[in-house]
Amino acid sequence: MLFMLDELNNRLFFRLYQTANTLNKVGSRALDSEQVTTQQWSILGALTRQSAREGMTVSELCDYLMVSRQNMTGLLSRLEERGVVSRSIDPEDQRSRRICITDKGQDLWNVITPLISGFYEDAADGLSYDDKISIVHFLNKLLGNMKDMDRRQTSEL
Amino acid sequence: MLFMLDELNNRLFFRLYQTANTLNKVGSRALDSEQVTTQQWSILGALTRQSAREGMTVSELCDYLMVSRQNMTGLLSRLEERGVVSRSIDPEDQRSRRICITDKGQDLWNVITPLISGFYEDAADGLSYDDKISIVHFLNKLLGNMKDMDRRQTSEL
DNA sequence: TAATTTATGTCAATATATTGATTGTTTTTT
DNA sequence: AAAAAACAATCAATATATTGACATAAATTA
Repeated sequence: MLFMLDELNNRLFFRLYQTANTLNKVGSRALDSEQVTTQQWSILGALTRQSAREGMTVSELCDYLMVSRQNMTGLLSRLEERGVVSRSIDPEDQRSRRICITDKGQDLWNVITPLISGFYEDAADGLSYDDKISIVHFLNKLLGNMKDMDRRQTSEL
Repeated sequence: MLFMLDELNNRLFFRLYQTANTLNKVGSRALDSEQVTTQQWSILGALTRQSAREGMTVSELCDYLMVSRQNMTGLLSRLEERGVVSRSIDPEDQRSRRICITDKGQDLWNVITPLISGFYEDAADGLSYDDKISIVHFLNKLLGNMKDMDRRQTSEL
């Protein structure tokens, strides 16, 4: 099947848009029993990494997950209220907050980990190892381009 | 570089999550001068297709763009208030609304089309024709899997 | 050292997105 | 035809996401 160049671009980004919508919906439903959304899952996943044992600042979380500081504030407030993460002032820089996962948060993570694995297996069904490597490669390229555009847009102000 | 299977899945869906976040942010900013978000752009794009010359129902738009009816209602209310789409009762089925793009909406579409093309070119920079075909193929596969999961989840009720 | 700039995080306003509940309309059953 | 079921769209509540405005703390400049 042949496309005009612009039509192919349109198809690509439209599919990306649809896939993103669906990932959010179906992913959140996979964790519905534990009342955890894909966003919350991404934060817990970031905080349970070995390298985050000492916690992460709000800004570090934003850079890692690529969401705005203002959005992160709200996400963290809900997680803190639920008792799965803690916020404390960084002794080395009073502006910063150190975000850590709590014991309760670690318990929650242990519960949702198999659910997440099951979701991955179903959603990636039929894709080979090499396919997945290719997808990651292409997404890295698209993401890199858009991050460059982001930097150009924000520095223009 | 070698990954454990689950780690590769994790990387894949995490990249998809990041790419989706960034697409929304950078894409909306590309149309900032016209105050159009990626969601509004997707609706205008759907309504300007030849096959939508007679308009589309809310449900048809939802199926096409893969968002919920409730979300679509809000999106359309904002677009209608702005005068770029019109809502009218379908004479053949009084339950349905026929959503059409207005002349003002068509004018807006003509203004943003070159901005969208520019965004596509920058965001897909460095990807060959074959690369893009591959990406679309892989996204179709992921999307198909997740739509199957969606159907299973909703029919379980 | 004082003034300015930069950095970090939060609050407010608005747009997007979900599920659940509700109002009409059409279709199907009985 | 009357009752029941299914369908289309909207309203309400909540979570996510953005930008803009703000308060405070740290770093830089003068």
